Amino acid sequence: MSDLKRGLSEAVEAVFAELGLPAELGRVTASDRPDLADFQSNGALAAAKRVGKNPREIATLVAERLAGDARLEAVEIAGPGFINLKLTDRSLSDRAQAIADDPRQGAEIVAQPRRVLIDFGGPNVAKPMHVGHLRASIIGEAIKRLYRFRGDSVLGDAHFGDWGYQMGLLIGAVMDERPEIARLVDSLNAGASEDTAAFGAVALTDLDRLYPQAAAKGKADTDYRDRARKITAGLQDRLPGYYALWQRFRDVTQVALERDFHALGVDFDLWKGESDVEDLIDPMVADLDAKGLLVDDQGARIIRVVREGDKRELPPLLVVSSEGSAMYGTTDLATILDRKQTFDPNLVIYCVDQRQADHFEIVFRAAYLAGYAQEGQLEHVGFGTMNGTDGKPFKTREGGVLKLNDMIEMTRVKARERLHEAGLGENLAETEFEDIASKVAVAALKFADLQNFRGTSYVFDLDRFTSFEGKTGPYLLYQAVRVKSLLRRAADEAVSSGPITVTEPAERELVLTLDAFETALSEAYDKKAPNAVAEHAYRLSQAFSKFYAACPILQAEPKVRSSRLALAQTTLAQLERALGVLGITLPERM
RNA sequence: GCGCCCUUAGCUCAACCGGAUAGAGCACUCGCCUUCUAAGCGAGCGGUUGCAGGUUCGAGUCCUGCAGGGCGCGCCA
Repeated sequence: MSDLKRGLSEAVEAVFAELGLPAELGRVTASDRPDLADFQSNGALAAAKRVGKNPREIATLVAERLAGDARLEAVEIAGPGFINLKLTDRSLSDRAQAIADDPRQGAEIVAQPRRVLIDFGGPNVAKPMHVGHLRASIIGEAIKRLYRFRGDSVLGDAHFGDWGYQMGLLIGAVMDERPEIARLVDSLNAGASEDTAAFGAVALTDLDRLYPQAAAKGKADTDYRDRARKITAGLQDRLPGYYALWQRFRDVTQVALERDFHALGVDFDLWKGESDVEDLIDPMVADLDAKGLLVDDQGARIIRVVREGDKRELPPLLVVSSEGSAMYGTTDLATILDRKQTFDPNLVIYCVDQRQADHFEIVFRAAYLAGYAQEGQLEHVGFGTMNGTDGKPFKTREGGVLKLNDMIEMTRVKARERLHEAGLGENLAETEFEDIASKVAVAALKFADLQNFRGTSYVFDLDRFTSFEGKTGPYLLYQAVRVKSLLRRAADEAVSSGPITVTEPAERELVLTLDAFETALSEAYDKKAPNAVAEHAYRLSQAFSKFYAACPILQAEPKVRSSRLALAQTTLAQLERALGVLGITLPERM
């Protein structure tokens, strides 16, 4: 059973077609005036324009033909020609029952499932994640879950930054600091077979500490830089010592990063790194050359990507630098090729900072020219920055970059405070309380991010995000947990749910909100905009809260009680599902 | 210099291929707990959607110009 909006759209569209008007104009939307109607169609206005008739006249003809529809209690014309539709309690009850019985809570599956790969997160070897990774992770995870829920085959790929010059820098730095490791590396490089267990002593904290130093030194000191480049070349040639040490870097970083991501409710199907496409680069360059796409320019080899009608000249893709090395765009192009060969995605979504927009445009155009993807199969889904209260990208009080871990811990501390303030969870075991605090913290961070359209930047305000009042993650958890508590009580009292019968205004509103789930999901899906789902979750909570305040459940007479209990169960199921799509999980109690 | 994005209530943000009276939250005022979690609900206050034009029966939404802010612009990623 489709949602009410679509069902009504089909009916009104059919009437438009009967009248010889473009059917698609009959589209029905939720009413802008809930005091007047449940749904509306503005099609008569648009149709009038096209056929040069009076819109009210058309609306009247449409209304007459709709009058027989059993779902409708009233069809009214308002203003210049709006068609207002009001549903019978009966049809709302039926729809509520259908949602209640639906394991997908009223959500549909896309007509044509696709293979979709989502590239997000963007972690790098040796670098702990900082706040800049927060949005990529939160938004990417939500889009991944959304697409998967809608029925696509989805892979999330962390696209690990694990290759290149910075690896050479890091290997050199570690060898300088640890003579025993330097000796082992040299020995392995010379062909000896030795136990590499000693590499286990290298921890992420070492890498994090050494990398900035090495990077700075490489900039200032030519000899140091040359050495790092040499090591990089050696790594690319798979010298055993460098390679084994590099593998340690990669492993130790990935374990730590996966733990951090997991704490945020973010997980990847693939940890494909830049290193994985290394071997594809030479043949790819040859292929690009054979296709006549490569142009020599200032000692480098480039692909020009300008198009007719461009408003400005886009820089070319730099494939091979004048020093003969591959650039990051080259790696991105090879990654597109690799994905085509392994997963053959219909769509690749790059969930990366908006500032990379030009870069992706250039790479995508090159990929289309090379035939590594079809026009439109590659999409950059950019997002704005998370700013401090000064309106600039978020920094610590000292002006440094805040590590993601520290931000999560800060939020968790705040969540504990808030729980204590409210006197919540005091009689719970320590472990459960901690679990709740973590869930509250993650919900606070994620909902604060996802309630905004991804493209706009927003201000980080921990006090606001962790508040239990208002449009926040913690509020939503509270609402959901309140329903769980109600359902537990019902179970204790052996009260069971039954057929849904809608009568009260608050019940009507709740059902109309439940029905809007599909609209929110499809909008979020089409626009890659999880905020539509966040908005729905919040509206659903509000609608339930009104219902909860206006309609006693357990004290009602048996038939009403079982109906309202079913509504509560259905609301919880859909709310949990919506939050699940956003990557927010619920505690049992708080 | 060129290009992209942004500017909506005191603050933080929404707004369904252009539609009725531009919505939420916070803050502020008032009312509601002997009854299912009041972390809640109801009511109120708050707007020339940056400015000026244009298209349209109708513009926050589309077009042009201007102002202010952010970002990007080949050998880092």
